[in-house]
Amino acid sequence: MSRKNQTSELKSRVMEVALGHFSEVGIERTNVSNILTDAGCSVGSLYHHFGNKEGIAEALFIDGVNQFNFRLLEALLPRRTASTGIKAIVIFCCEWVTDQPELAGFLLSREVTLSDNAKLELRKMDRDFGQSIYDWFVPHVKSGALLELPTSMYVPLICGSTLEYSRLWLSGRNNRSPGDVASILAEAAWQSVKGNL
Amino acid sequence: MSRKNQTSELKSRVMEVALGHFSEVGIERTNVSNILTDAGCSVGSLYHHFGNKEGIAEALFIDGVNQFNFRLLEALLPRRTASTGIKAIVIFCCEWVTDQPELAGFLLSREVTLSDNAKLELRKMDRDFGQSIYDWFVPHVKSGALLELPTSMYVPLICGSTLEYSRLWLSGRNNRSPGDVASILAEAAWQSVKGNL
DNA sequence: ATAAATACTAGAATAATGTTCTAATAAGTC
DNA sequence: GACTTATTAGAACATTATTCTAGTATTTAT
Repeated sequence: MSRKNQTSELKSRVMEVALGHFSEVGIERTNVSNILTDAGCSVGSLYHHFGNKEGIAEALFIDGVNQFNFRLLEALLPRRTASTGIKAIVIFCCEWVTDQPELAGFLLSREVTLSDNAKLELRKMDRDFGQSIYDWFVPHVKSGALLELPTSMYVPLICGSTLEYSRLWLSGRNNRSPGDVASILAEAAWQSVKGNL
Repeated sequence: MSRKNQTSELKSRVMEVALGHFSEVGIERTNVSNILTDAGCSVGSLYHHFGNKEGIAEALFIDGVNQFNFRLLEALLPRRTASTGIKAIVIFCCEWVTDQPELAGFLLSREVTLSDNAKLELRKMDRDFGQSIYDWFVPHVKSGALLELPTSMYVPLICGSTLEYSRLWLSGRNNRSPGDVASILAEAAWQSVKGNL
């Protein structure tokens, strides 16, 4: 095997193992040494590739957001009406959380404190994503199908309930998964942002 | 000064100082030694009173939830209609977050990992609180003024958007405080749980 | 094909920091 | 006033993330 492959395999092995530990006991309480043994990695390699423990978390975070954004766009962009679009967003979130609870819990936990570098990278990624989302929204707001609101309010209004429900489910405090109640959450989100026309 | 007073003053001084550090850099990244010097407390005293660093966080958390619950009931219970009650909850949350951003940010950060003891205490507190809330809701659900939903969905639907918006604001990513947009959030919450009658 | 440069691995040593422990002190109680 | 208990103090300790130096393998350039 080429070095490139070996390396990227080691990195993903570390990340996979780390995600397991992080989502089980949190970043702070997972020992680097546990990650090392579980992933079959040496101290030197780990710090060479990730810089420090937070570096692993950052890599996981950025990967996760990337994957989420990409798939969300796939779910949203084909929708032609405001109603189906908004509901598609919510339903997608519900399914995504239900399908990969570990990653979702990690992203929602807000444990990661991003370095300035990571923040920049994330902002760069978010720019394209945000623009695509924006472009989808504009005509529906203009037509009056969606309420006209301060930009920063759309995400909370559309996804807030779902995210809050997801956190509750991920913490083990209720049985029904977000996927099970997706249609209720979708309808509620739609009611809260639909326009008066 | 009596010892009791001295002690409780020391404890609240430690908690106040700790909250400042926690909300600025998170629990993990605040040094115990910084808390000690800033609060004028010795290692022995701190560990005598709080057990460990997490113990301070737990105490802050429990205090905060208690205060929040108590005041929320004051805002909700006098309301006679479903609409005014739901909106009162949301508006109260917005104001509470806006008025004490440090404490709110700390509670919303989900950084605290509660010990089994603290979980028990919290559950005990939540029982009375939950019952009062429940009693307020029942008649409105029965009358059809509120949607009938799985119990665990009311909090996310009513408060989810507000909490998500609050997190955004607390992280410094928008100008308008929750208090500034409370009426929008309240109306949205109401739209998402109002019944069909 | 060989040499030079680079990327990567290894693990012992280090440093930072949360926590324990023993002794001393002060307050409350009988 | 003696005794018990709660509290304070800070040096010693233990844990654990990280650094550092040296060595090895892989790629690149000539």
